Amino acid sequence: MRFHSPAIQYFHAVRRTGSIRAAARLLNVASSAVSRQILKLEQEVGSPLFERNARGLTLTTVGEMLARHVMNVLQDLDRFRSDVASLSGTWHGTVSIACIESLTESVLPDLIASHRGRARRVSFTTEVKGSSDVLEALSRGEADIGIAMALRHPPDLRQVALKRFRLGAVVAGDHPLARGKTVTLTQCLAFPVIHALPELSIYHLLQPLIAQLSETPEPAIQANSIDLMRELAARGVGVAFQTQLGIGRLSRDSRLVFLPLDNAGSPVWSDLGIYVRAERTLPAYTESFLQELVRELGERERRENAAYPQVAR
Amino acid sequence: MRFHSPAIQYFHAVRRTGSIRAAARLLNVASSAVSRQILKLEQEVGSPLFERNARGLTLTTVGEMLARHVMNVLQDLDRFRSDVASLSGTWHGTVSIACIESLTESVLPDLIASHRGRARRVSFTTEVKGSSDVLEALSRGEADIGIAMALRHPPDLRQVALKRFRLGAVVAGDHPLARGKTVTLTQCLAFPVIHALPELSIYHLLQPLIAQLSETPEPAIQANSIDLMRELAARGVGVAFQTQLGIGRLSRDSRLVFLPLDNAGSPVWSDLGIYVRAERTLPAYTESFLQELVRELGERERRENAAYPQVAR
DNA sequence: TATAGCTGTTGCCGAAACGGCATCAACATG
DNA sequence: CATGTTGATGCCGTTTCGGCAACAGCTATA
Repeated sequence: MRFHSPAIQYFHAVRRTGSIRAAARLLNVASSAVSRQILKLEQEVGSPLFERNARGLTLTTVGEMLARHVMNVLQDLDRFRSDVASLSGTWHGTVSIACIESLTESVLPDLIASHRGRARRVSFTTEVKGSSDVLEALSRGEADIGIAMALRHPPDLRQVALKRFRLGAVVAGDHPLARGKTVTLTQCLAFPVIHALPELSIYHLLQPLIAQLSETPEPAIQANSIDLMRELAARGVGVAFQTQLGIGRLSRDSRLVFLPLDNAGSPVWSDLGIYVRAERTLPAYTESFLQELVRELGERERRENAAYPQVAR
Repeated sequence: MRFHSPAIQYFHAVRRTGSIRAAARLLNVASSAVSRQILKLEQEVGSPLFERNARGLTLTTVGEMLARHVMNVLQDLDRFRSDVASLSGTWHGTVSIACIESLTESVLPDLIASHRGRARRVSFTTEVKGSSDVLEALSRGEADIGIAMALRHPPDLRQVALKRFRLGAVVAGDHPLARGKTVTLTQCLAFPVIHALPELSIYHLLQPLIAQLSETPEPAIQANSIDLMRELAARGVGVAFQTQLGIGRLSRDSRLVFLPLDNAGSPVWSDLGIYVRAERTLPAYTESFLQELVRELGERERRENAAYPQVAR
């Protein structure tokens, strides 16, 4: 089912690989064929699409415009294919997800497992990145669904849902703080703290609050892995900060305790956004999974708010 | 700039004309070429796209799916072209509008004239239809912007804006009713009435109300042209019904008087919707005109509500 | 500084795709 | 039944495409 000019797919491959020869290898054709199609495209558009650097090709402004068009075409072709397939009863394809680390502990594995149980023919590709990288991957068409901290998102993305979860302190079960129900930042800073590095968005949530306190904190550990921070907290090394999303299983063992953070009487929220490319209609199987994802995150948000009642948003 | 497989454009032409030979004439190619491209497409999709009737071709279900994809591709190609053009300072293209008759008296001509004054290179195509035909033309990709009574719209359309205007009676300046400020349906039915035929949406707005009154109305005139109805009212033939949008110039001559309709103490609203295809990004020049259109209709809605104050929606 | 390895481009040539012409059978209309 | 129109097909010249090999330009390494 390849009724689009080869030039389209060649251009797409060159854009992704940044090189004509690499694209040719990817497409199993001669590099000369790819080169010629690109030259022909540039001639028809009337403007160069790539800047030829000595070490590969970079998109020009016009090239980026064409890339956007080509992405729209290829993604919509994908949707068309899935529509035709689902008409004849077949229901298969690959859902590609880019998300931040908080989801990997329980939300995503639970969802994917349950979805695969019902729709065996749907495959998944997931890539864990930082929040801004998630949005970028989405923009570049390298993922279908993105889950990231709800920062300002570029206009070519659409925020499908926005769920907020309470940021809290995570400590071992025998930690002194574990006796309380909630905890303030000042209380935490009395103990060794496991800080997030700036590449994690938790850093940007907490740093302004810590700066306000202007206390000299205890010598602390810094890390860029939520997983690592959690495991450190479980070993009693110190107090880590994150949402409850990431500590589902461990807290069930009561090795870890989650204590909602209290900042001058009000909770500290961590906003999670679900994103898709705006100029796009998702294939049916992707849309279906997206609905489940939104529902599940909404459910967790609801459950958590019930567990730690507080003034609502 | 034709970097899409000829099959795409041939298919599009065949879908629009409903005939291979007609499409061939339209494209200035031999009919055999068109026929073969369609056959090739069907072979690659793995399913027939058209039903061959003796007198032309009709889309199958799969064919309609492909039509949707092809429309997305071609419309997005248009947008890409306009993006490239606007990059080099050129700003031209054609805005295609489908709308109901109410707009033709002043809203649309005013807007188009003023827009053309500023952007000389933008052309316009406008087609006046019934409300449901407007939506259908939009769905089929025969227009970029649709203005129609806000009925339930198909999911492939997006309602950009919803403006409501008061339905009123339109009578000549020397009509007995013209002395009042507003008017009830019962008052109107005491005089000869110019009724809208069912093909006009005014019919569907008024019919339920008239049915409630269950009075035997005066022998009336029926028409399917808002223009004609207005001119009849201006000649004192009877009472016509429409929104104030359509009587701008004539009422300035005080040949016509607009009297907001009062139904059991509350106004009768006529909802006007502005629509575009959902799966689509508009070219810059079309988007620009769309913004002006929404702004202008919002302005008229505001002015009118100020002129005839009433409980807001 | 010479060499090896990479890049994109180009000339040449066979293969595949495309389009035009004439023709066919099927069907509708008069 | 005759006529006109429909889409499909065989034949053939033209165009396009892709593979091979060679080229110039550049970088990194020895």
